[in-house]
Amino acid sequence: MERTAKHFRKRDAILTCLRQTTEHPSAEWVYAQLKPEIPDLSLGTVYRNLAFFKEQGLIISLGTVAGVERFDGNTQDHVHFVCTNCGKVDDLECESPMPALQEAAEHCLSSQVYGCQINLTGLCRKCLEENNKEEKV
Amino acid sequence: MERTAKHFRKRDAILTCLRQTTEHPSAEWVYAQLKPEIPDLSLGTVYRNLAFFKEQGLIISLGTVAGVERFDGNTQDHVHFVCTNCGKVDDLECESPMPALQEAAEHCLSSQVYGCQINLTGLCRKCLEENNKEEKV
DNA sequence: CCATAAATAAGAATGATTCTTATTTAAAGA
DNA sequence: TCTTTAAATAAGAATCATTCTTATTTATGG
Repeated sequence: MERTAKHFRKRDAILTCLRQTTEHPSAEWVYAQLKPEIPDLSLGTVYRNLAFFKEQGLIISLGTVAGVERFDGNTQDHVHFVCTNCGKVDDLECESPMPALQEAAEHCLSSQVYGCQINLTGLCRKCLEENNKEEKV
Repeated sequence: MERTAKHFRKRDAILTCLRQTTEHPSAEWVYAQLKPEIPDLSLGTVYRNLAFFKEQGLIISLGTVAGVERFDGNTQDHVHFVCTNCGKVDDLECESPMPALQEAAEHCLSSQVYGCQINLTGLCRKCLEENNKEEKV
């Protein structure tokens, strides 16, 4: 069965959506984003395809933020900053410590490492600024 | 109101349980562990106190493994290895890259970093060995 | 003894995610 | 072109970790 535009339109739209955004979105976010252009899209399809992509290594999961799983279309090793106040996720521009950690884990624990999640948590610039505003009032 | 043995017996038991184990347990695990010695303990109390301890910085969360939040009584910066097959979590004996990452985040994003989760994922030694056994059969 | 506030038990409610069933779609062969 | 087959899907039910609500217990201080 070959890949055709129509058969995989939804699947492709979901992957494209993830690859085009820097939002590190949740399933709901992807659904809300695509629903206007694909009115017969169902949330279950988004969940199913995200799980499929994750299994295929086409996307990665950042883990859950405030109880909701967040995804990233950028599968390159990189570090995330998660604002615990507003839920915003930013990529951090710095070298990933993953290779050294992987070697340590495989050496010390005799395990096999497939992936690495590095999430710094704290307050983003915007939330810090809004905190300061409130304090001044 | 002063802290007395009886009033905080459950709260103390939950914290002690977390500090004594290397299991990186879930709320359910803590509940199952304590229930025999504290028969009138309720699961809600475990959840409530874990949230309280987390807020107080007395414990940390590793994030969710297979949909379940896992906790650690060791609040020192350290790296975790999570087996995606059996759910086991191990501490990694290596220097944490957290300080450098924190500096990068605060410098590049003008954010304020409070915490850091570093989870390597893969297969633990035991699961690797069991995989090999099956392949040989 | 009484008033107050925190901690709790029990179970209901929530909500993200997964599962089930029937339907649609496309591909391949006759 | 018709038929068969397998994947993808929609819709909504089901699951299950977690949170919330209410009434009760507990300890403290007056």
